Amino acid sequence: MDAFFASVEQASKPSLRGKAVVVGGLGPRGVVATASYEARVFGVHSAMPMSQARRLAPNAAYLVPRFALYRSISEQVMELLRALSPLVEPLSLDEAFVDLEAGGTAWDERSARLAGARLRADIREVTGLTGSVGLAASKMLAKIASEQAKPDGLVLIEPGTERALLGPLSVRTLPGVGPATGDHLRRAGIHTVDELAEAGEDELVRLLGKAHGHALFAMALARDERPVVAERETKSVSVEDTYDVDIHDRVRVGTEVQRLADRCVRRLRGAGLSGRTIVLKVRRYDFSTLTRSETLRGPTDDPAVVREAAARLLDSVDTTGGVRLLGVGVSGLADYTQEDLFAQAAGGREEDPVREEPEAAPAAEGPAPAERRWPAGHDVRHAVHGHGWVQGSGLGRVTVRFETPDSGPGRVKTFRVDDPALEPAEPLPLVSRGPGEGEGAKAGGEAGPESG
DNA sequence: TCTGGGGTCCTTCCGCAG
DNA sequence: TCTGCTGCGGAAGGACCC
Repeated sequence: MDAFFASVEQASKPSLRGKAVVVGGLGPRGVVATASYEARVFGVHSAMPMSQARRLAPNAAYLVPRFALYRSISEQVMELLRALSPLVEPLSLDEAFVDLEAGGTAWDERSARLAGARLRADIREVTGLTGSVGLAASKMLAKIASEQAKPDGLVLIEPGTERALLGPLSVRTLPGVGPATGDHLRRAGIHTVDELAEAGEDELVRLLGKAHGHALFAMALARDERPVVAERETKSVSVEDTYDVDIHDRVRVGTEVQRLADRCVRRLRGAGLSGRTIVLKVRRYDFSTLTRSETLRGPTDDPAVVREAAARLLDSVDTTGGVRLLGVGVSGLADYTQEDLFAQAAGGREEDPVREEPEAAPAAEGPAPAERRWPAGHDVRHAVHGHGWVQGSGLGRVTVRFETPDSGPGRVKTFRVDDPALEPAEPLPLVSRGPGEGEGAKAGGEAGPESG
């Protein structure tokens, strides 16, 4: 999908279409998640500190991400992909590999192009958004092709032309070559994919280590045999928070770690998982990051156990000077717990009391109802003016633009933050369904897993 | 100018066991 | 009994991806 988060916001907010839109964290330490193509003209790009983006594009619209909405649209797109082939490997909310061959699409240029074009049209019809398609004989090349296709395009790399196409490109084009590896290679005089291939496998292994060296050499020769894998097991679950200002108070650090441990366990349980290794992550005032981990005798999803382990790990960390980020994670995942095993040995058990209540998070006393929050970009409904979205808030006021995905650009009005006529609302669908067009009951019902 | 959040994979080091 | 080798799990850190 092209500039996915920003495109969704533009589709749902007519007044932002054709305008610079930046989606990301709006706090003092936020970074850009996605910038619309109009914002990229000013030099704004993903992962850039928000403060820098604001300097470059002071007149852009700045919005906080609405992941629930993006997820629902992502699911619509993934559904279209699964109609093409049973082998779909999602990479993120807005990207996936599809094995067309496994879906019965003949591997000739015409059939592939046709499938790609039809998919793009379907995505546009169902979501109202544009997506780009890269067609090639391997995942690496398909990915590169789709990058070249953006925005709103389709690129096919013909078999036999791969090396000629890759040769002159920067090594940074290859997946797995980031800033550090790019620098490393540049210092060795390697700038292009051709130079990478010329360097030879041994030299690359010497420079970058075994795994990376072998992998990169293969990619430089356009060799990539990795299959499309539909089901990927989760290997870890973690939560982390960056604080607007560094925390110096050791007691507060402790309570934050407990809160994170609880949140992590809730996620873990939500996924029906448990884990053996508890990881504490601390980013200090100077951005140095350290992790401490502890492996238990067996997997757990008990909040008390995770809290205690996290607290023990924190004991071994010096936080003088302040911390800017704290995180708690669990890895070594299993879909049973140590307690389950004990219970089995004891011949079954009654309801697990810890499992019943998903831990009401004692420390997490949400914002007092009096001070309601109006995050920029979120939908609202006004008793008189109808549906709109928060354009900004502060000083006891909230500014709302009243428009919907299929209205024209709307009017702006300002209210008191505690105006009883104003309340948060669910996002509206980007594409309104015509009358008679139901939810579209699909034949076949279940999506059958198994048969790996 | 000051760097998010949620992941994956790799490397290195260390201690332990055979 | 001592030493070396090897493999493995755990811990820590780093690079990368979206």
